[in-house]
Amino acid sequence: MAKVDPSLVAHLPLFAGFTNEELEEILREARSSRHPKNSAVFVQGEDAHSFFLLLHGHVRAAKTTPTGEQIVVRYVAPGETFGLAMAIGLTQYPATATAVDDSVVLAWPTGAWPRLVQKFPALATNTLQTVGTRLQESHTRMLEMSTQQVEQRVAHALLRLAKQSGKKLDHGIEIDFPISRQDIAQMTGTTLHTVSRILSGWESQGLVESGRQRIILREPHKIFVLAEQSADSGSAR
Amino acid sequence: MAKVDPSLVAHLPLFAGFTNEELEEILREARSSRHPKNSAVFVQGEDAHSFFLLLHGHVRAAKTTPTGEQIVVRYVAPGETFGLAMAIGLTQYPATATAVDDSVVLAWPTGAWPRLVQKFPALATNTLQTVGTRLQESHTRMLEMSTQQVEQRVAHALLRLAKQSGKKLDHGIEIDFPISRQDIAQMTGTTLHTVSRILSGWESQGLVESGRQRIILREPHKIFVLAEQSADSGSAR
DNA sequence: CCGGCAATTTGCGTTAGCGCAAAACTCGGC
DNA sequence: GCCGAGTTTTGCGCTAACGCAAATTGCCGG
Repeated sequence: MAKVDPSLVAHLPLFAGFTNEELEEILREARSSRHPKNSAVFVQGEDAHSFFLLLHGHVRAAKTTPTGEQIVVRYVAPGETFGLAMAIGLTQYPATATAVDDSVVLAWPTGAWPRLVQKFPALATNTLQTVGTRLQESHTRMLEMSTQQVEQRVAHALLRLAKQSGKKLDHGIEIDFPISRQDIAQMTGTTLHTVSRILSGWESQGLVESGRQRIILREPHKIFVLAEQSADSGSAR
Repeated sequence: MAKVDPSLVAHLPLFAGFTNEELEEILREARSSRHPKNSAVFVQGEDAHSFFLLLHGHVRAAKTTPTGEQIVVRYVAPGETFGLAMAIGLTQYPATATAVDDSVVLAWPTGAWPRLVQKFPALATNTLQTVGTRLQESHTRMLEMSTQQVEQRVAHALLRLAKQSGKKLDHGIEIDFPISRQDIAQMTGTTLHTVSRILSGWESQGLVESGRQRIILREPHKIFVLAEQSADSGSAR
């Protein structure tokens, strides 16, 4: 619940072009809270009482069908917003947000949004950009799911995670939060079994090193090549 | 190039809450143009010179991979905006827009957007809502592609098209623009062969009636049931 | 009215990846 | 240091859907 230093968030896309005074006014309306690993920040279907900015940790946004199948919509990294339901005209959260690591978030009550946007129109245009970017990413994932085989999709998913939340090592890049085979399966539209087989294969070729909820890309470039190469012996769909 | 009557567009979500005077000012900056069937309004990768509002006809937005595979991102119906690249921070179109019927569009030069938004902040919030809605739809499609079989996905796709652009008939609903098996395949992540087989099956059961680039849902309710039913004998992914 | 092209249909062999099952491993907690 | 739950690995059979090929149909333009 401590006050947040404006200088800590001034560089974020959401707040591009804001003065420190304006930021303070905006931040005054927010409450920060901690969420221990594996706890839900909000649940799909729940009333959208707040929208959020992730300060520390990592949050998984997942969508569930009535019959219980899930997909991981995205992983939220520090500095990113999530739970923007009301900004896009929803009254309930369309997905469940779960902290995959001990996390700290900043939460604004839904009711503050119209007021803030009215006073600071740049909030709307900035948010429009980030939502637009997410829409692009979503289309790209759809394209991959339609046209690529599982191995390529997994490669792309890992490269994206490495880019977003990779920790550089002496030799390789480590995904900087706990992620299971099941999670990757739900990001790529396959099963944990298939992901496990693929990673085992890569591991024996020295491309990755992995363990329980932990993945290190040892040969990012080779994985990149894998991701790009279309399944030979096939033609365009 | 004729002037557009504000009252014709006042009811659109994009212009919610605008007065006739404001609308006239906004419309003054736009040019209308005709696009014959099968001509491109803009091409993926091209410089985003304009953004658009569809007045008449239907436009298909499709994304292509470097290797030539395509997916249909969406069909644009009259009253909807498209080509919003710049609003979301892109300088080039991320997809190709093709008129599938003789179409009339309203086009604003990209440069007008910042000015319009600055003067009419509601444009940004309205656009944020529509982009947000599209993001939801995109996530829903991803969920379907991950968890459902082809037949269910095709059923969902047709129901969506019927809802958006369906013409009510005495007995059934007709998709009100030319659409091929190939198009449906590219909406659902499958092949035209599989779509053809599925539609043939449905036709022999009297669920649909279809021909060259033409589909009529004769039993929308039964198709709805088909769409919802999970492949039995299976379990959650 | 006819020719030709594009869309559609359908058959058939192939296979990537699923689904199920069981074993092995890891780690946190007691 | 041991126990137990959750995660990962791996084997095996199966099938939904693809990929290829060929025939058929419907439509537009001349």
